[in-house]
Amino acid sequence: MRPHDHGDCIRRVLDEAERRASEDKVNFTPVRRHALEILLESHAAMPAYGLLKRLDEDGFGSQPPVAYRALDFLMEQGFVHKVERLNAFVACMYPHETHTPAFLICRNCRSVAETCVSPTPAALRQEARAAGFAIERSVMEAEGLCCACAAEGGAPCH
Amino acid sequence: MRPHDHGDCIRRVLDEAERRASEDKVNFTPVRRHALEILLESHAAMPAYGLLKRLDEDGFGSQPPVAYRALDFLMEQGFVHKVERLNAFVACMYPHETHTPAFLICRNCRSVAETCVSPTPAALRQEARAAGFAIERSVMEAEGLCCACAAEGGAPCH
DNA sequence: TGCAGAGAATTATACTATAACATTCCAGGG
DNA sequence: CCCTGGAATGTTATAGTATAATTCTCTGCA
Repeated sequence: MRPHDHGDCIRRVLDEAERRASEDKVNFTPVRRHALEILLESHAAMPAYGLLKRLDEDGFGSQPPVAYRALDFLMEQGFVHKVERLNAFVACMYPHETHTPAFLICRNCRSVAETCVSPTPAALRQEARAAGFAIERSVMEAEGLCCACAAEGGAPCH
Repeated sequence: MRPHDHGDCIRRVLDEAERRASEDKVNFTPVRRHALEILLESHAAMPAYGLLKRLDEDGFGSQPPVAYRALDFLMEQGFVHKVERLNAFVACMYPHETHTPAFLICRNCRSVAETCVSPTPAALRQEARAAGFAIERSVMEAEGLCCACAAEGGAPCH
């Protein structure tokens, strides 16, 4: 993960989400908003029960559905993606556009860089067409070593 | 999934796995081999506990590690892939080449078509390079409707 | 013989996710 | 004003996925 003004990063995404929610007339309730805020705190993927713990500490309830319902909403709206490889969740860095998310997942520090790939890569689209398969959504997940961890020879980077 | 001679399909992959295993001097034990056979029975993804149930019925033991150890081995060897989206496993249809697997996952019948994409798509490779990220492996997973299920208007296809 | 390493067995537990049903709250129509 | 329907939330229970930790057994080999 490159150094950046993370406060700015949070504000930008949160504002955009706020705007989109009111525009789409969906109900951006406190628990949903707070879940997004928590996920925005870092670019690492957070497991559902990690989010739940945070929500509980902040008084939003301690039962699994609290977290999963918030996550379902945020994913429907495209504000959050699930990183299947980690069974964990990250805030979307490009909430303003529909896209096929592609993740660069550091196996060492679990940081997740979301890169914005075109709707669906041509090669895959073509394979799908040949097979008569109708793609509705797709993801790409790459695992490896992020810049910082590689520099430290694989040691933890935080 | 297109119609095909599935018996032939199984034999081809199993032979190849056998060959590769003896070539690499890895221990293709009965439980490992049988796990692969079970996964080869269909092109649908099978959950770990489904595999475990089958292994148990066939006398290989009933505890989770039985299935997970076999799966770990088979994945290391590249004979099996995990479909992260489904938390389930499929036999690799291209065990003879290293590749970035790409899956077309039917949300209706759970069939999984593995298509063989080049090592790592150019767009992603380039993004990774720009971020200083070293990709070690990657997957692509697309969800949608397979040919058969689309034809039936979304009804089950088996 | 004795030791090392792989594989397997066994037990327990941690983590992830959803089902099912009750309750609350609010907006819109009668 | 009531009541009704939908969305959100609360609550309890359970299903499903995965790994840790320890011990055992077999085999090859010094």
